[in-house]
Amino acid sequence: MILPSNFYARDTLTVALELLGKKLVKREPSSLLLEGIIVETEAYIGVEDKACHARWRKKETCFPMWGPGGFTYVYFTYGMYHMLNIVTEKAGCPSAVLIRALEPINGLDLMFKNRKVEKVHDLTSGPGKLTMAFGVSKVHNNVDLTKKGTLYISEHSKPHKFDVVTTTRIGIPYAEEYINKPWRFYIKNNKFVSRSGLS
DNA sequence: CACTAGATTTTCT
DNA sequence: GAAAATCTAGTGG
Repeated sequence: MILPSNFYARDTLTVALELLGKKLVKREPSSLLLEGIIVETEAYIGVEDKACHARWRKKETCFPMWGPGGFTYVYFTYGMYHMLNIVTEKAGCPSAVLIRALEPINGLDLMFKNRKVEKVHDLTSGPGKLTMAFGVSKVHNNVDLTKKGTLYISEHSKPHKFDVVTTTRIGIPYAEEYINKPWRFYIKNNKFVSRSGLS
């Protein structure tokens, strides 16, 4: 059920695409499981990519990206938001997939408590929102997702077919020619995709 | 629904 | 000191 390390040790765009529809699980101290389906991802690939942290962050800050695939890289930005990334490829190839949105399927009560919002739609429909709902922070940096610990990713127990939309990444106006790379993927017509909530 | 401004703090282009 | 892989609340149509 849990995705093995060879799932992550591949081309980043392939992993970003195939992570759609997979299930992110966080186990609370109380044994409660928070679960959500990944519905939106973005790829950040190597030191060439001007939007990728590996290009300009110090290695001490983004060290998980330089390690092997299947680990998390959690980054804190805008003074108040955490971003959850999944490291891909082999050790030495700094690349990762940013999880931008989830469709919550279990543990909704706790997510509402964490987020203090009224609508299910606002729970996890953005990279900063989902980390708040799941209670993900720097503590979860460099966590092994292939082991059944507090955080892992598995196949969806009830997979269904969906169409994938490929588009450009968001929030990286400084990335010059990399702004227009089609490295963002999301599930078509899914209500939880950020900035595209069709009624 | 579209657009704008303000929040808030880690990190160093 | 400036910028940052964002969000929310506010205004106006």
